[in-house]
Amino acid sequence: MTTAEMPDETTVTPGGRPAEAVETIQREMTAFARRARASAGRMHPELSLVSYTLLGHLEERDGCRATDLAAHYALDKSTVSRQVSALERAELVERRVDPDDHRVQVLHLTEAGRHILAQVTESRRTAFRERLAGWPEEDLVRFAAYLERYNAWQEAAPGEDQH
Amino acid sequence: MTTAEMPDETTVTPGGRPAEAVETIQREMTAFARRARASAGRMHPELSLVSYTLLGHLEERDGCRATDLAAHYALDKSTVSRQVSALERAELVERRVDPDDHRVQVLHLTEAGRHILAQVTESRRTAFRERLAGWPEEDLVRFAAYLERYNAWQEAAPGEDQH
DNA sequence: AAGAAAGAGTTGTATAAGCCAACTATCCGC
DNA sequence: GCGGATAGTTGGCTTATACAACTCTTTCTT
Repeated sequence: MTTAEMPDETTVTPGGRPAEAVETIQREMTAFARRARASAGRMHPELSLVSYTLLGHLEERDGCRATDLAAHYALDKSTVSRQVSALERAELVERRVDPDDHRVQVLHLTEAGRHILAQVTESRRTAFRERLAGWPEEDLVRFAAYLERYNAWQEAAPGEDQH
Repeated sequence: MTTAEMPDETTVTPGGRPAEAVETIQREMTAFARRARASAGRMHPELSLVSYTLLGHLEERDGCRATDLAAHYALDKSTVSRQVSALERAELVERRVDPDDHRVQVLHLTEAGRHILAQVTESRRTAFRERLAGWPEEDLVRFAAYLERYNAWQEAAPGEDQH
């Protein structure tokens, strides 16, 4: 399964028309998405891709509400509720009832959660670094900026389901 | 929250160190992957992301075996078998027993399959175009090239499960 | 201030997709 | 023609997700 994997044959060479670039971006992002979950599961059986990103978000924000997670990741609140329950059962996160609003539980990483997150991040980082090893620095920086810009789209535009 | 979302606080500005860029790429690709499947399902209830890519592959290759699909997408053959069954039930693909090897069923798109594939491709294309609407042409082309390069990695490197 | 509306979270139920293992049927090598 | 490999199917299980109905708390309206 190491070979090509494109819905259509066009390859955008630098200088291709923008229409082609849009097609390529669509195709490549889709190709990536299709695989990511499967390989992530195989890499880190202890932490699904979703759990990993939820923990990551918690670390980044230093705690947040389940509702925030749901909104941010376009997941149903019930889904988040169950994911969080699992993470709590595994003692990777803890809930603290917000003293100002008793409806709210603020979620925080536990020490164990922080630890596992760091481990998984490290091993993912290794894989990414390997993958990006041959890239010139300038390209890395630009690629990173493009991805951020792409992913930020939804947050600017109102409502409509992204991608 | 269009900006940072990083395990550590660094924001890659053009000129940032490559280590930071690698983190960002990892994070953003992951974020994308997490979302894609869910939103794809909501966009095209009639055709899951997997089904879509299977149909796409069939069109691209002008027919192939279930085993090829499984190998290509790193899916279990049972998963492919059931997906194909569903697609056949929906009359989007048909099976033709290979006259030279009666174990083999060569899968082909039906007219309906071709038609739906075209429709979904078109609507996905529209969404992508919208999303990328404000981008300067040059950036689109470069982004596309980066994605191709990123996804092509596996093809050069031997074996190991990518990403 | 009382009742209505909105918000946060949980639980019940259903579906989809995936894996593994066991199975059938065919083919290939000798 | 027998034994091993290959193609595909099926049964059983798990996980991730959505939607809907529900509880509890807060906020808004009059």
